[in-house]
Amino acid sequence: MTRSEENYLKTIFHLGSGDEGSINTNAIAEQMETKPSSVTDMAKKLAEKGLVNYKKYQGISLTDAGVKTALSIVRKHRLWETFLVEKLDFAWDEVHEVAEQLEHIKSEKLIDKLDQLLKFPKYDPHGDPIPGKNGEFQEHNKDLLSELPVGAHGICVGVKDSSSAFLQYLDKHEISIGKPIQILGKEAFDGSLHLKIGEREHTVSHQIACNIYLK
Amino acid sequence: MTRSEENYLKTIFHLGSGDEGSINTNAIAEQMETKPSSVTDMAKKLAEKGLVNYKKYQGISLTDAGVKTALSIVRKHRLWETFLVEKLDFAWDEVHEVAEQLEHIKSEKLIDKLDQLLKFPKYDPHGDPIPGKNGEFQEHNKDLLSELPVGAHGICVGVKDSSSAFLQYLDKHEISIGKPIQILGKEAFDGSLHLKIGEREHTVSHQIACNIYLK
DNA sequence: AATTAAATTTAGACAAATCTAAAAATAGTT
DNA sequence: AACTATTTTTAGATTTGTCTAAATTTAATT
Repeated sequence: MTRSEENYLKTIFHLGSGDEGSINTNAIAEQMETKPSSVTDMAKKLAEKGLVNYKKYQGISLTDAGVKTALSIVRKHRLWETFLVEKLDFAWDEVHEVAEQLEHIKSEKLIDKLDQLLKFPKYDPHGDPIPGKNGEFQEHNKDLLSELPVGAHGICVGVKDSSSAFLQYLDKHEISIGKPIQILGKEAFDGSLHLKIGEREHTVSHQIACNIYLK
Repeated sequence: MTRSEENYLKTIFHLGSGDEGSINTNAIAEQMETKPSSVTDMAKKLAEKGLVNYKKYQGISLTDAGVKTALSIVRKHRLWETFLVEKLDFAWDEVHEVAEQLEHIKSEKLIDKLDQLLKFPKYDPHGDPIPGKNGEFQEHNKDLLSELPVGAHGICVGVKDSSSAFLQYLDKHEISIGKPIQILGKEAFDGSLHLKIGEREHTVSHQIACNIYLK
C-alpha cells in the first residue's frame, strides 16, 4: 500500500461518509488538488486491488476492504493528532499537517502502543471519533450550533471545519471542546447568534455557528 | 529533500565517520542494497545541491552542509528510537525499522518537542550519541570489550552491532546498557572471554566481545 | 609498461505517479 | 430527439528513482 493509495482511500472515505453513494472523479481530484485523469488512473489501480468499486463513468466507492483500510488510516491520523496535543503540547490548529505524515508510518505495534499511552482515547482534539483496532467508533450524537433554537444549551464537543484559521478564531474567543455554550438570542436578519460561552457573552456569525457541534 | 536523498546522506555519513576520507560508490551501494549506477546518479544530484563533494571516479564525501543535514537525520532517528523504548516500551531490538520511517517526518517543532518530552537525552537505547539541534554531540570515550586486558572492568555503555539478532543474544544473557562487566579470563586459543556480568558469570566469543563497548 | 581485475560511469530502459490535450460518454436543456 | 455543457476517460509525455548491460577509468599484477 503506497502513500498515494492511502491518501486516495482516505479522501474517498471522507467524501463518501456523507451520503453513501458513489463519489465523483472531479470531487476527488479537487479535494486532493490533483487532476481528474490522475484520479481515474488510481481508481483503476485500487479497483484491481479490490479496495474500490469502479466502473467507467459510474463514480467510485469503497469496498468493505477499502473502508477497513481507510478506517485504519483515519485511526492513525487521529491518534497521532491526540498524541501531538496531549503529549507534545501542540495547539489543535498545528497538528493536521504533521499527522498527515505520521499516519503513513507502517507499524501495527507502534499504533497500538500509542493508543495505550494515550489511554485509548475515543475522540481526537477536534472532537472527531477515533476508530478502534477493528474499525468501530462512536460518533457523538451532536447538533450543529446553527440548527439549535434560542435557549438551547450544551457542551461544545467538536468542530466541523478544522482549518487553522477557524481554530485560531475559536481560540481567540475562548471557544474550545468541553466549554458550555448557551444560545441567548438569534438575529433574524443574518442568522448570527448571541451566545453565553462559559462565563462570557459573544456574538458569532451564522458561518461560525455552522461549524461548531454541541451536545 | 526527498526521502531517498536523506537516506543517501545518512549512509554516507555513517560510512564516513570512521576514516574521514571519501567513500566508495560500491560501499554505498552495498550498504543501501542498491546498484553502483544508482549511487552515481544520486551523487550527481546531491553534488548539484551542494551536499556532497563528487568528482568522477574520485569517491564521495559530505560537504559541511551535507554533514549538517545528515546529523539532523541521525538526531531524529535516535530521538525516535529513544521515544519508542522509553515511552512506548519497545524492546531495543525492535526500534530500528520504525525509526527508519519516523526519521523522515518533516517538522522541526515535532522533533524539538519530542526532545523535550524525553528530557533531552544524550544517548539512544544502543548507547549511540544523539546530536543536538546544532549538530553537537558527545561520544562516550569507550573501549571495545575485546580490546581490554584480563582484569579490566567497567560499565556497558553501548553496542557496535545493533542488529536484532545480536541484541536478542544480549537480552538472553542479560547484558544491557548500564550493566557492570569484568573480564575474569581470556582464552588464548580463540579469544573468548570469561566475564562477570552483574552477579553472574558468562563466557562470550571474541565475535561478541568485538561488539560491546565498556567505559 | 602491458595486462588483467576491479570499480565506476554511461546509456538506455522501466515503473510509479503525475500531467496536458484530445476524445468519449453522460446529463441537462431546449 | 438533438444540441450543448459537463464530466470522465484515453493517449501520450514527464519526473523521480531505479535497473541492466556495456563502456570506461583506475588499481593491481606480472
